[in-house]
Amino acid sequence: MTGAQLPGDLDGALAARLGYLLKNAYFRLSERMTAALDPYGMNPRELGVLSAIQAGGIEEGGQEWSQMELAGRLGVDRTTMVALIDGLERKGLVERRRSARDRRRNVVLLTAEGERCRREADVARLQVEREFLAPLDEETAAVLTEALRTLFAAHGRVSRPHCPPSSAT
Amino acid sequence: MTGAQLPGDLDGALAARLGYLLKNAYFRLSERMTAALDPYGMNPRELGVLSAIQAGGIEEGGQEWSQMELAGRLGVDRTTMVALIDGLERKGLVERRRSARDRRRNVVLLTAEGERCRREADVARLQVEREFLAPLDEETAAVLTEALRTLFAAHGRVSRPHCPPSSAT
DNA sequence: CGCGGATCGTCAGTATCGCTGATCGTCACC
DNA sequence: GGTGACGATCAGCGATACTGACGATCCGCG
Repeated sequence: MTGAQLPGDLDGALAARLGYLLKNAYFRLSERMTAALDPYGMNPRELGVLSAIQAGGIEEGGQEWSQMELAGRLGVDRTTMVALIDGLERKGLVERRRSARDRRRNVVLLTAEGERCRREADVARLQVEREFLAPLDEETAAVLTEALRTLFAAHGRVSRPHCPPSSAT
Repeated sequence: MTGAQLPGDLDGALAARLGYLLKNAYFRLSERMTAALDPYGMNPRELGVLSAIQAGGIEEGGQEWSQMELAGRLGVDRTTMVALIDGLERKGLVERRRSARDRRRNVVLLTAEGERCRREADVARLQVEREFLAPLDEETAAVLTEALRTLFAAHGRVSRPHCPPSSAT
């Protein structure tokens, strides 16, 4: 979070811009999420890491993920993931373990404490999401998230399909 | 734009997270917008400034805005606005003018070139927004933007109404 | 008229963040 | 057994936005 850079006075014309609407929604939610996760000693991104690890752990019975795979899943740089795991490890929430089959890889595991924290924090996350969407009626909220999912599926991958208009200056 | 930090492989569990969905939507749109605006020699934020100036210029017949007011409207810091205007002025799109009534204030005006550029770039912006929403049917797209507007109205202003759960560690 | 507090624009310094490039150990292939 | 590719790590860089200070100006008060 960069902080208070969104005083939110952009009424009128600006509110018509999809970019501003998305940016605001994203930043506002991030603010709240960060605040709500603070008591658990983590931030949204860290919770994301924990969830990704756990998702691997249950999925197809025990898949383990390396730092790089986690980085890929979460969309962060591999070098950023190093620091991220460092922090989580320092807090005792995860554990690095050299993969037996490929000793270059660091398999990242949830500790018992990490799994407990993850579960509790995830409740808080859901709560924040619910509160955030509270101004919308249920139907609308459902359409919103479904629409975002559709957009994600459509634009999710990095792509450079665009040749912007010609008239360069 | 921070760049390629969103490889977009977060299928499954992660796609259920509102934060990731919003972040992705925002970043993807930003990418495209940035690319589309590049030929006009500006970025989304700069177009925002031009639009805000113009919105002031037409609204109630000729309201003029200072750097600070623009900063407030766009949700950027006043010091950031300085550099932003610097850039636009260098490109000849805007003009700083000392306010006659309050010589501390810099009134920012669109040049003829600036207004021309703004209009053209705005067409590109609309085009990008349309393309971005293309995966949704019209009805859904309308609900999405309306929902975002509602959320903006509800959460838009900086507020600290939350006392996150108690169980701090 | 002159003073003091407040506001606006500006700038320099700082903190944060993510990426680039290089290094070290390891694997895989010939 | 040697060579090229890959995973994790680290140092350094560039971008970005904020903090704090400063000069100019306005406003209210005596």
